[in-house]
Amino acid sequence: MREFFLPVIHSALLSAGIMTEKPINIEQPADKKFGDFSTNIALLAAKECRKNPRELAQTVIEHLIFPKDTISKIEVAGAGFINFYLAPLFIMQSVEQVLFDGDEYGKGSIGKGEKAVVEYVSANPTGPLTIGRGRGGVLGDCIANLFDAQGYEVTREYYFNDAGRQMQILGESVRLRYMERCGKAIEFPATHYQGEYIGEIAELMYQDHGTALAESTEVPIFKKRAEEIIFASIRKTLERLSIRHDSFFNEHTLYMPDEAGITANQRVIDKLRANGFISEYDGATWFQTTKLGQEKDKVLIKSSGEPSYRLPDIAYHITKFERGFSMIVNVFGADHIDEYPDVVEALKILGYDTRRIKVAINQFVTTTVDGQTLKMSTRKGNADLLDDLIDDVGADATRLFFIMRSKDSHLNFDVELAKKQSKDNPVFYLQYAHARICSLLRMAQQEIGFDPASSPDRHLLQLLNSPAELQLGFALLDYPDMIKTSLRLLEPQKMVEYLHALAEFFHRFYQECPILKAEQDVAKARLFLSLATRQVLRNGFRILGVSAPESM
RNA sequence: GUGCCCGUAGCUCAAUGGAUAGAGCAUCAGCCUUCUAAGCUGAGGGUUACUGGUUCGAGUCCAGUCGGGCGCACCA
Repeated sequence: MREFFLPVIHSALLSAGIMTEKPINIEQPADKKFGDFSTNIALLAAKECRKNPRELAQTVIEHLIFPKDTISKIEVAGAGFINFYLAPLFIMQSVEQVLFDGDEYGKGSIGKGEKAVVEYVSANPTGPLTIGRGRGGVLGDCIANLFDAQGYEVTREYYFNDAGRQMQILGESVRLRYMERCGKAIEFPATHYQGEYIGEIAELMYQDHGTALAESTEVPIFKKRAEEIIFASIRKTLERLSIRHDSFFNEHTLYMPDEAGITANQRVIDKLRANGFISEYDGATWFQTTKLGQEKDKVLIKSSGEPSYRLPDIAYHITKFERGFSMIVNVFGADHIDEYPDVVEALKILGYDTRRIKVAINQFVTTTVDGQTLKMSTRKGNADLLDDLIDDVGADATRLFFIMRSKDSHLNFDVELAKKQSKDNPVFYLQYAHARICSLLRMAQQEIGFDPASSPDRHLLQLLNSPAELQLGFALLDYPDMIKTSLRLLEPQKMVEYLHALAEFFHRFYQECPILKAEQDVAKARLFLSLATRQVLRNGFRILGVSAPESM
């Protein structure tokens, strides 16, 4: 709706001879008594125009020219707000629009012709996914959906490394458990992976090889098998949440020489050196971030000759630019907060447009059962495994709970609440609204022969003018803006809140307005409104990756 | 010590710099011979951690203080 008001206000300012640099804000007042939309332009411009805001607002109003039958009232209020009230029929035409666009309703074209890469999860295959990873996974998936809804060509990418030290330790951990299984006495270091899954992998290898590998000190065969099994389990877990990546980028490729015999990592060093940001001391190669005002330089190549994680990270991001992505989105947890600024600095030095990079960082998750906070620990127990959580509360609740709070806030995952089949549980509240509409429509087809494939005309839409109906219709009108806002903030939580409000408005409408028992035309009009609500709920659920049950 | 996030009703959380700070849960009071009561309506509940500042206007921005979380490796 911003696009609707902006040009009209802009030309009103021009024709009224009001010159201002201030932006034209279109907002929705929290309270409907201040209109459906309002602008504060008179308040903002008052000073530079040396005029009283209310007078200025009055002048603006006199020059506003809206299309016929769209606005029912315009007024100056408060200190100088201009409030707009939409005409009921204009609001209700959203019903027509929703039904016409169907699954496409709400989609936009901000990203038309642009390629976006959204990187998320990106856990190395050292163990099963934890609940904390799950939050980032769902957040990333929803963000990818939002980009997709705005016309971006989206690649969902998973970045991983099967070469580094952690993977070496993984292989060694499995080897030790295997030896143990073969009856040998072992000493299992505390630095190694303690989880039960290590023993399970060792058991599988014992079943395949018997004791044939018992004398071997070779780690790679154990590492490789562990990686295969763990990666398969990670993908299976993600699949349960409908998270599917298009691309798995192995960090290892950055260590491989190209035709000219140079690795991507080496190219980064060369270019940074040419720009004067590389120095060598203490046997290592450093990125001179002290030149950028940081306290310490950062190691790019360790004295062992191996790159530290930062170097391939920079090289990896260069591939994102080189692969033609104009929008580069990274989703990760708060524990990686210090990871990206160095990468961005390096890319800036190398001449890349880092404004194209967006980072979404999610805060941590704690789970509570019966009000007791479970301490998350990878070392002990399975209490923090994502799979166990999905077993417990289901995929829909898992997804919705992960994104129903702002990503900047710590998430308190109440397992008991997520399992509840009542209105306390936001998942059921939302899905119940959808199921209720489905049930209503089934009944309508039987009882009054309503055809959901038909479309409403102006006459029918005019019958929808009670407060509950207008509130619901207005929410439908608002959906496209909701997608834009969620995307701009990289915050699917906005969509959850919106859908919760939409469901609430529907329940209220359902309560206050008899449908099948109403006079025939009114009944039809209300059914179309219900049908459109169902469509928007579905479209929103699709963005969030939550299912839309036909009955409950 | 330092970087980032958070501090809002008893609890879990909202609020693009706007108007009287809102929902849900919990508590209390109502609404089903009627389309799914897994629902709806109403009531009570607040010095937005604290102190200053910027602004016509601050929960929101800035500075500082106090609390909580996460980082601060030649791990990723």
